[in-house]
Amino acid sequence: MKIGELSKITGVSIRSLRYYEEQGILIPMRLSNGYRVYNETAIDQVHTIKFYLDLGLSIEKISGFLHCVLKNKETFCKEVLPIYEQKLEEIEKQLETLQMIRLNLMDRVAAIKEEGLK
Amino acid sequence: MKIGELSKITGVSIRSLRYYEEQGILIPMRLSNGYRVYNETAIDQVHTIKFYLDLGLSIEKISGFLHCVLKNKETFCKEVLPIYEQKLEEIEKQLETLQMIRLNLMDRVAAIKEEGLK
DNA sequence: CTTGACCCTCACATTAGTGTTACAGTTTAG
DNA sequence: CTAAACTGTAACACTAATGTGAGGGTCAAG
Repeated sequence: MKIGELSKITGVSIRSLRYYEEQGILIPMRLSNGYRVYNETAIDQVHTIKFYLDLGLSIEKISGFLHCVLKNKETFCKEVLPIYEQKLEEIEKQLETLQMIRLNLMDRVAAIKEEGLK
Repeated sequence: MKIGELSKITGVSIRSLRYYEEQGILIPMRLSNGYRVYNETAIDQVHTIKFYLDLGLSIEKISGFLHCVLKNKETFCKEVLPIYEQKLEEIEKQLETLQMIRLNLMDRVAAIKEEGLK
């Protein structure tokens, strides 16, 4: 199939599909006119990429294990665990920061509202 | 004082102080040679700016109420409350997203580790 | 007078994926 | 044959604050 069809099926924009190729994680064949041709497995592949992107992983990280998880169960790919753990750590730091900011903001909102009552 | 001194006192880089000027939230006088001169109150002002930046507010937002909070108690400035509330909402959305991702990641880490035990 | 420590402006780089636009070739349906 | 719909590449835009570097004045001490 050509890029437009793959885009419609997967919901991923043509621009992004081209970008995935540029980043080396989704390489299509080419027709003699230069058009990209994707086979059926590309659909799954795009869904897989999307799934990992939604987990907050960068394309660079994804490219490190995509090849493996496309052929095996994820649990088989030893590259995945450290990346998950690193991402988890990062996210937990972000959560901490955001929660602190949240408390600060709530304090100040409360202070303002209280002051308004006087 | 000149920019280097203000930078040392406040811990904010010279680059950032110049940026604050560009954004209109910290305007110094100029010497005849073009050098920026800041008065003593600039120190407090920079600390205030830093405080709001650390709350996750953008310079644009800050510029909307900085003038007021520098002259009055924060609780007096009616522009502040809606900005805080909006930011709070935004942060709570981010927290939700991150927490979902975190749970997903933890699930997958657990699955991989479990599989490894077999 | 020179050296070094300041200061100036201007402007590109950073993150990261996607949107958008310009310009151009190809295919397909009418 | 032509217009519409597709495809191609290339390149800039975006967010936002800060880092960095080039190229060049200014000033104080020795």
